[in-house]
Amino acid sequence: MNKKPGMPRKRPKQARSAVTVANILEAAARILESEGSTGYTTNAVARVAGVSIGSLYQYFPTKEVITRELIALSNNALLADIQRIADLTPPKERLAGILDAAVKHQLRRPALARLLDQLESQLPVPPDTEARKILVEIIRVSLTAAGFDRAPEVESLDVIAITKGLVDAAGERGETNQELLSIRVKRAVFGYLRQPD
Amino acid sequence: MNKKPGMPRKRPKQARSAVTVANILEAAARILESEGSTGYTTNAVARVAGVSIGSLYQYFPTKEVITRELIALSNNALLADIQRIADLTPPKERLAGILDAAVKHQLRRPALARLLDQLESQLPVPPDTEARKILVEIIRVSLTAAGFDRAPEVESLDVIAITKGLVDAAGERGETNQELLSIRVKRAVFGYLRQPD
Amino acid sequence: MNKKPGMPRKRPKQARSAVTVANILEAAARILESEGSTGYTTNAVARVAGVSIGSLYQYFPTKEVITRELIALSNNALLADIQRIADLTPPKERLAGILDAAVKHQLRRPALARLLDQLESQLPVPPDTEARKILVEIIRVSLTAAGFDRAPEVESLDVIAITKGLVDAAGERGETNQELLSIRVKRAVFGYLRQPD
Amino acid sequence: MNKKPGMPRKRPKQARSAVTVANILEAAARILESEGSTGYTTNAVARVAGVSIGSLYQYFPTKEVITRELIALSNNALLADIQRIADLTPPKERLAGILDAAVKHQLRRPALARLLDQLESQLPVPPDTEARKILVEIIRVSLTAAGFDRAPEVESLDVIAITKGLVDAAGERGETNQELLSIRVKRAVFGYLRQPD
DNA sequence: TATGAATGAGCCTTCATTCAT
DNA sequence: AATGAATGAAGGCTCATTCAT
Repeated sequence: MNKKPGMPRKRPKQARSAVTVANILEAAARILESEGSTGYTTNAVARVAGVSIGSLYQYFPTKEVITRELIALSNNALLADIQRIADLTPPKERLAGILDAAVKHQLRRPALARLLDQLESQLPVPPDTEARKILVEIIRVSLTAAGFDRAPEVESLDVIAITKGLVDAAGERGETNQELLSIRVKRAVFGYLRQPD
Repeated sequence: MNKKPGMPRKRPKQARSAVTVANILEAAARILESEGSTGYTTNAVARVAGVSIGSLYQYFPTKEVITRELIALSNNALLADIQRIADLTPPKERLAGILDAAVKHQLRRPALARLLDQLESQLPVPPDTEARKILVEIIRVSLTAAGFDRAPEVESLDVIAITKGLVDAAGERGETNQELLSIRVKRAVFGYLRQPD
Repeated sequence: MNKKPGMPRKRPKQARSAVTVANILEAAARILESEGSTGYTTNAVARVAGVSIGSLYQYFPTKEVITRELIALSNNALLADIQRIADLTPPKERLAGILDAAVKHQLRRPALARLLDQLESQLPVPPDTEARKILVEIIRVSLTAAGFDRAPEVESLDVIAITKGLVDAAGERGETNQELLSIRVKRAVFGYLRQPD
Repeated sequence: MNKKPGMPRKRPKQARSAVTVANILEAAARILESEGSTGYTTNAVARVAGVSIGSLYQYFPTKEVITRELIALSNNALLADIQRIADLTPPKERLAGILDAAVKHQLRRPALARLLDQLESQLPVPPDTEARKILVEIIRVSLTAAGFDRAPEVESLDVIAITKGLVDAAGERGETNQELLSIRVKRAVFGYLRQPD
């Protein structure tokens, strides 16, 4: 009936429901971190969440919806951080602040972040691109504000790509020092931006 | 007995079988490109390869082995290209040549390349890292040869990460112009390398 | 995780499931009787049990576990009978009573009994020998109690072997008269025990 | 076409063929001994026999035929031994001689003997009972010749059953001392025969 | 005639999802 | 609303047998 990709089946209206939803999502996240996509089973999620499989399906009509929520949660958290920084930092330091935030974000749960990226790319219908568009836009504006106005459209995408590349690779080899990684990410991004053609 | 991850079950002794093996691998690649991991089924691979499922299993004892073979093939092709360039190009232009080769490689079958990366990260036992080590080593040497001797170990990894980040992102959004992408990758990499701390 | 040979996956908590488990085991038994090992398929068992294949696997993680359970059930039933008789019968008649029980047991479902023996000998890991040990011990004690103390260890094994030999052969040729068979088994066993070297 | 149970596809007419047939049968026997029914595969048999699978099927139209040949071979060997003994031994010692021969036979390749019994019982169509009938007849005659004329028909079957029971059990627990086993078998058989009702 | 590549029915098992209680 | 038993499509893989070379 309403089996198309979509929002969670019901919006939690009571405190208990909100908790249940949160439990389910956190359980999914933990499973992904500990077992990878292999162990990511609706039954496993329900079990770890301390909920019956029936209840799980009362809140999420589809496994895919759980995945989408997880992705959205992660994206929104990052976006909020970045948004806040963009609002509070003077133009010239803004990009650096954003990069710091991105590194910090990805390093919180590196395995999870990588897996969510994978799952996202496997979704039949690419998810709500809204968050992504906003992110790109914030970067673009920050670039311009900092005087990098050579080709902000492309460069904002590249900045994201470079950052993701470095951060993912770091996560994969278990690097966890935020400081050092942050420095190198900034070097790569600003190097790219300042480099003449 | 011989069920450990490893090489194909049977080394083709007749022309016919060599063709079959090639067909199977190509079929697997095509399915990954067209359907993604979802459609990547041994039965589907066999069907697309124009082979019976039994034949497939005569050459590959496990689906995982097909995946590994696909990964190895891709890695080796890239490595061969890079190796050749490293041997033929003067030190100062070497890194640029390698980057060009990498971009070219990834752009040949962008979707496939990305999926293989994913599948590789999902393998129970990480595959033969030999190829990767050689790649890193070649980059490291090229860095030193070009005078980038600040921290070759880390920087060689970062060069790879930056390149992969940019190239994957390009592939994801369907960018196919090798020229333009190559330029930006080089800008990113050399920018990173030249940027003072 | 819990994939080692062992007990059923889930202890039935509701009446419904207890019935389902029983149905599955009885279905397995019936199939073995009517089709032999050839038709003994998890799908067939599920079908005959009037259960979906998924349900079957909710209670038995492996086909092997079904087999083990079947064997254990049969062994335990026999053992219980024998135990009871051993407890209630005066020493001199004890062995005869046990032999009667054994004949009766094997003749209830002769084909099944024979197939379970076969399946048992094919199990990768020989099953819980506990039941067998108890059986041997009971026989041994009964022998001694009846004054057969020549070599109780060996003779108890031989008593079992003789009985099984006769009973299996009878089952194979369709002999079903418990009385007659019982008499001959006792003749064989007591003849063996009384015969001088 | 002629896919019904039957004789080997072609009677070996040349020395080479006879050797091949023998190789195949011996390979089958060895596999059964070393791997049990699990490893008993036509391809495995061919490999161990040093013959291509195609050749195997040239001599045996069906796996079942291989099994039948194996069973027949074993039966005939035993029968020949027994026949010879029956012909050479005076009536009163005849039965004892036969039992010795039976024990000896079963102890030559105990695992194989047991597996062949199993396979025989699994055959869709019970095999050529000729050998069995002759065996029973020989025993029956020996019984009568030795003065055991209470009920030779039934007793001959029971003698066989008792012997098989003891010998199989011995084989299963690894007993290999022919002497000792032979003594116990004779004790059981003669005990049974001499025991009054 | 020998070879071995090819075939495909069928087996065991998983897991997203439904539904009776 | 919660529970968890039940469902069944689908996937990986085996092995007896066939057939082109």
